[in-house]
Amino acid sequence: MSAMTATAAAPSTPSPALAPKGERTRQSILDRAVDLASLEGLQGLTIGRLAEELGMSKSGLFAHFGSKEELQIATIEAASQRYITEIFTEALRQPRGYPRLQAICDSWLSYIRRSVFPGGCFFAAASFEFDSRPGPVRDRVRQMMDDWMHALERSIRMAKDEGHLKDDVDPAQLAFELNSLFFGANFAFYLRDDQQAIERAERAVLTRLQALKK
Amino acid sequence: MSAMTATAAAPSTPSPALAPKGERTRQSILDRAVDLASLEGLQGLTIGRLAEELGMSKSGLFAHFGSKEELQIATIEAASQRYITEIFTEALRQPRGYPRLQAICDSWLSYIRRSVFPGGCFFAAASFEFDSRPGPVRDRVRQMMDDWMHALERSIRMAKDEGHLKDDVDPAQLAFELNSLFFGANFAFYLRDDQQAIERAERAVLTRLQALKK
DNA sequence: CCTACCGATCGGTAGG
DNA sequence: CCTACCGATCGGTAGG
Repeated sequence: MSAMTATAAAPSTPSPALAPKGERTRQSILDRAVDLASLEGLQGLTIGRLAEELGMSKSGLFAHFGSKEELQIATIEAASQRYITEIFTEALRQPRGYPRLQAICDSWLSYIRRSVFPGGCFFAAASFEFDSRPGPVRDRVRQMMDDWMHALERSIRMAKDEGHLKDDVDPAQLAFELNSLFFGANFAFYLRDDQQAIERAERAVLTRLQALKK
Repeated sequence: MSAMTATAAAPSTPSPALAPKGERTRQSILDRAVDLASLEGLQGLTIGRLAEELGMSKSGLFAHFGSKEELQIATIEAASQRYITEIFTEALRQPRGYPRLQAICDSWLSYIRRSVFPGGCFFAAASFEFDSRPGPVRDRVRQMMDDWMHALERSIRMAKDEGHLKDDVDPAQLAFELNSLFFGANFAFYLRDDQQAIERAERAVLTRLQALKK
């Protein structure tokens, strides 16, 4: 069962002061690791640099993970939590069907505009960084993106079930198109500094959804 | 004047045997560098690894460029030539307007299906890798992607001028949408191993273009 | 284009 | 969680 099928994202990112201190340290390392990786890449993330930024020794930090690969995977896990919280928490308050689907799209573009990850969407970057690097890190990124696409497809299917979208809408096809527009917005916003990136994506999403409305 | 405004791409990639041998060596280094960078990233490209693959010394290879940054920029230049050749050479044989725009879209998706760069589109990967890493490498990637988007917009404008697309089509908006679908196809094809990625993108492109046809 | 280097940093370990 | 290391590799240089 994937994280994204949970009813809501447990916001475990800001560890409560009650948590064991080892757990709190680990979470503060991962929060920083996520931001750093979004800026420099998941491979560009180095233990030395991360330790320096946190004011601790390399080996002290290293002891929490055991290998760079484990650190990368734990970083992906922490980024997933932030992603799910940002994209779904608000949207799940909307009624299922068209309103919720629309809310997911709005959340996604807002998540880019607000730079939830300082270097742009962690998973868009990780997807393009690891798509041709076989191994456990790629597998984890792929699993996460499969979960995300399935969650998006599910929200489209619900909109069909509620009678909000036409019966001949192909959920996988529409999910592909919406996700493409999201990644395209990330590209235009972060690389091209296109101030109209978000509105262009909004317009394209709206045009597409309106055309499929029942 | 950007490379992409040239009437056709001079295929200087396979250096003729006539070229000075220094030039030939340089080109063979860059051909390999482009492939390696598409697999491991432009930052993951290392002089030692590249030299080893080519059976030459690090310093011998290094002498051609002077710094890693210069190697990265020369690699981007070499990748641009391959990109322009693949996307535009065939398409420029089509009559301007709708047929040529359609041909550019077909070329792009064929370029993904055929893995022209072994690790997927060099520029999609470089865009997400460098969007938050200021410096000359990012500047060169951005310039190349600005050129590409402008070339795509120009082909849309031509289709309007020929009376093939509706007068109210916004070239920058449509270019944004098409490019998003191309990058989305790259994502689905290389990370998700989605065998339907190309046809989904084809379908989305066709649906969008048909809706804007005059 | 080579050999022979340089200091810095990488991931990782020993031992506490 | 630390100090003190390890071998390997990084980008880069000297000198030919």
